[in-house]
Amino acid sequence: MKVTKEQAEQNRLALLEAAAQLFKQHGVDGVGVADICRLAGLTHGALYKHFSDKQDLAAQAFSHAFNVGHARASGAQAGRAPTLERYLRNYLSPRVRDDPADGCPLVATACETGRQGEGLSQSFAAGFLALRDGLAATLATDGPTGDRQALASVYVAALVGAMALSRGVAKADPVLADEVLAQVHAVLGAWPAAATDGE
Amino acid sequence: MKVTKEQAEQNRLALLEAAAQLFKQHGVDGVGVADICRLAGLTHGALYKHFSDKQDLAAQAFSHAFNVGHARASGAQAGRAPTLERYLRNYLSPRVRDDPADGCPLVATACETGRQGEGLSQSFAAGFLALRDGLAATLATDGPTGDRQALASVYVAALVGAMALSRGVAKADPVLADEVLAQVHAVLGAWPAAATDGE
DNA sequence: TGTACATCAGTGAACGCGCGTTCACTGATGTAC
DNA sequence: TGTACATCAGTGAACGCGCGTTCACTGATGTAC
Repeated sequence: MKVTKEQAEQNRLALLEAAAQLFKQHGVDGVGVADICRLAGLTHGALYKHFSDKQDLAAQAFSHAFNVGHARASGAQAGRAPTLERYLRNYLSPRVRDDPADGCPLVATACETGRQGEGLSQSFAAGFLALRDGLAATLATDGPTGDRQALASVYVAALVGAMALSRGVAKADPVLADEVLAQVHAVLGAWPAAATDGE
Repeated sequence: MKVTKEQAEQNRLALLEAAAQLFKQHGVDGVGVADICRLAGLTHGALYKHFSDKQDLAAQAFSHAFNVGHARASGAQAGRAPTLERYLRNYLSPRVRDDPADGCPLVATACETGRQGEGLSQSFAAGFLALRDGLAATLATDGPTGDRQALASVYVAALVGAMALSRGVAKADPVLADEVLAQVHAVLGAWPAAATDGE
């Protein structure tokens, strides 16, 4: 049965939301399209009216999730740029570690993006650049190499890596998992680059 | 048909090697047990004479791959401890990025370990601790928080994160992928903690 | 050393199941007149 | 505004396929005598 344009667009968004949540929780390879459609309240056939295939859905869901999260994180009060401390708190929280669906898609899909299609890689690269730029703007000084962008790359890498490591060890050693997040938070917040940070 | 004890042990190692290689390339969820057994030169039934299930194989293959790689990286000449620069070169090389089978299992499975069983998480945690200790021993000074272990955690997180990010953007933007590795290499090698490094 | 036989690593057919994708069909929407 | 009808988002059965695991069987190994 046909459906109003507004309803169709709403269904498309529901598919994106459901896909983003499940992909972040279980990985692209760990979720079936039927699960996604069920969570969105549709049957699996409908998916192919909005997306060409699972890879296309993954790429668009990544962009959607990143943009939503980025807007929420960096613009609670519009125009007020977030501080470095705010980035560290958002990224390195144990709550987010234990609930990947709430976290950044950059962390959730970092290791498997290389194994997926080029579309997802493009969304991933755009997300990385946006996060790196956002972080660079919060840094008080240039890094040891006199290159603020390079320093921001290190910060993004450390944030993503710390969360991935924390999640990886969590089942075997929850104490270590918390320790890693706390250590990286403390060190990244205390570097000279952050010393003159306003907050 | 039965087989000599030596042959059986050799087959077990072949399964571990094949599993490590394929898991690193395609992820645990991205490889079938039949593929692993085929690469090891056996049929899929044989696997269950050596490992209780796929999760058990994943956990043991991780430990095997990590120990082999760690020994090779840190002990080419036995007793000679590797320098920080050596760690950076090993971990952040574009060659390893393009051939995950040759790389560290910590990077390859970081993001998906949280979704797998507790056995893999235990192997993963042991690998993380070993790498963190190895790196801590190469650092010339404590970090800004006066805690050398915390600084080593940041280094491991940055190495793992940088490689994951580089692999993620590689398909969409190969130049950016190389840039990230070079930037992280430069910054981590130039921190005060590395300033008095011997090499 | 020679023989009889229990052991068990490896084989390959079979299991039930879920995968991604296709497609003929449905029927409310939205448009042309 | 009222009517006829083309559009197309959504449905659900069906496709071929590969998944992880089980199990009856094979036959060389390795041991007990």
